[in-house]
Amino acid sequence: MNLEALLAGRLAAAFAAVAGETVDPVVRQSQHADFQSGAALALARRLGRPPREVAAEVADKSDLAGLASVEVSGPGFLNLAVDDAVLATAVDALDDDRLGVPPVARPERIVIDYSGPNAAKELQVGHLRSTIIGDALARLHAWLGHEVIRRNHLGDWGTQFGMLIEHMVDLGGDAAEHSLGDLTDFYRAARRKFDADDRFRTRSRLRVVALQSGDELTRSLWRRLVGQTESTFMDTYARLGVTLTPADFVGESFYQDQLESVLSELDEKGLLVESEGALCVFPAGFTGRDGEPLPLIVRKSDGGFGYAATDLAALRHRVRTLGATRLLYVVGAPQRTHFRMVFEVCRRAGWLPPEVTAEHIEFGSILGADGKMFRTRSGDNVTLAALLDEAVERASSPAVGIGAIKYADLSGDRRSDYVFDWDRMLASTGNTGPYLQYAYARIRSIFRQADAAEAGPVSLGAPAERRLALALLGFEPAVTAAAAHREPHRLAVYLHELAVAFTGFYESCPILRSAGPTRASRLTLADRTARTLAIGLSLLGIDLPEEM
RNA sequence: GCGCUCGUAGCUCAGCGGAUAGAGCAACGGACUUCUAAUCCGUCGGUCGCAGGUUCGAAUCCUGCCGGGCGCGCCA
Repeated sequence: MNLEALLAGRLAAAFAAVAGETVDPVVRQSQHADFQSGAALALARRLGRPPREVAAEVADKSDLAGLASVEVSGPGFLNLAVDDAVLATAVDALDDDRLGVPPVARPERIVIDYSGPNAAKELQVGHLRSTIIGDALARLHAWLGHEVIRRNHLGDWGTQFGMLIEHMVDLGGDAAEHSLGDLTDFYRAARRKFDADDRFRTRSRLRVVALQSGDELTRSLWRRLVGQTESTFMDTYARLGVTLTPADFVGESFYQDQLESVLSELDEKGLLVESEGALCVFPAGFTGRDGEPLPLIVRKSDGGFGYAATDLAALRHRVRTLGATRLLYVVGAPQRTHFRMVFEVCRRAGWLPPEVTAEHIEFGSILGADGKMFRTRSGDNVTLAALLDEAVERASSPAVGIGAIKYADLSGDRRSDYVFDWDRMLASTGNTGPYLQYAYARIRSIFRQADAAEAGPVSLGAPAERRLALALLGFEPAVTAAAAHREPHRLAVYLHELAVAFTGFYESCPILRSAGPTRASRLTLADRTARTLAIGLSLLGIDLPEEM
């Protein structure tokens, strides 16, 4: 149920009659009424007539019978008050698992690239936002009826693997296996040797060559290393409630045998330019430090392929082979220029046809209390595993602790940086995970004391009941807006508003202590709130405890 | 230097072309023999960085300036 769309549809005819052309009534929520339309103000100028006069004529010609009442207000707004009976019936109808939201008419095949940690390392706080935001977007779009293909673009290839594999060889089979249990230590030990020992460095370089040329022993060690880290990633994803599966792990290594053809196709299109020994594409409109054209380096001067080549291959593969109609890259804002260049090059290469859209879903950084990048006191990166441990400890509940972290991340505009603050995110009041979970837990408590079958038709008496009904009907616009803008916080903020409306209702309208039709109606309102919170938070990837 | 981005209440943030700019925290004052008070109600608090411009109307769009962040060739 989308009241805004319903009202806009009715008003559109009146606007068209007055304007002589199609006018978007821009129906929105308002403090002055249930909804308002400000379209008459803009229209009045075009018609050269007084705004209030235009608004009055639109109101007069509007057929809102059985839906709402309208009046002209202020400089020329149309204030809309939805009939109580309409609200009540609409809330009654929210009893299915989609809350009346139909699947999209034209499903797209959307590849969402998110998380993307480096194999042989642990998941860090630096991966948190991509993982959480990407997963929320995946859930949202899938729920709306799109075909979502998740892609975890692991850093599982590159020169550092020579060093790591050589270190495995040095340790020998069992010791290596054991050592991989702590990847941070394993990586550091390899790094130390690499920095200190010339001979080890030489062996590492040779090992890279062996890996690239497909040496069987080297490959099997590499597979073990990557496999081990993938399983630790899965452990953390499971704790975080992230929907990535091993089948979604398609790392950089997957594209290695496609890089030569990326190069040759670019060459055929005449896009490839040699510069300082490297093979580059110079997309128009990108300049560097001295105003000189900025290159996207496809093949480095040493003959190796860089990350840009892999990104190009991945994009081409996702469109050409996977058949994606939309590509979402959930990657931090600092890589904006890089992605703009990649997209531009792919457009010119014909890999990104006009009907396919590629979007960089950028996000800001997580800051510590000092306003700088979030780190441990000693300046190290914080591992996700440690962060989750602390969350569970502080909240003494996995659902609450981890939900708090995720909600804190998803409740603000993703483009903004935010300060990581345990006290604020775990607060039981305010725009927080625990506040929403608490509202839900209170409803569950009610239904442990009442039979769900007692719920009956909604009738709206008290102002708080009406406010809650209106809030419940705001779900569809919120979900739609969150998906359209790829901004999960639009849904999060809505859910908080719903919880606030519910709490107000809960405080002023006794449910179990009421009787008859009132009790039946209030139980339905509570039930619909619980459903909406449950579905809404599930779309954000946040669990709801039955009790708190 | 060039480019991108952000600057809203003491703090953390919504709002991003419409009516007196909204929440939460903090501060202060109230509400628990009452369905979970992990809550609620009230008060206090803002020249929406500054200056111009466009517009009937600007926190919202444009330009300049100030301040913060990020990016600018072989790392991803």
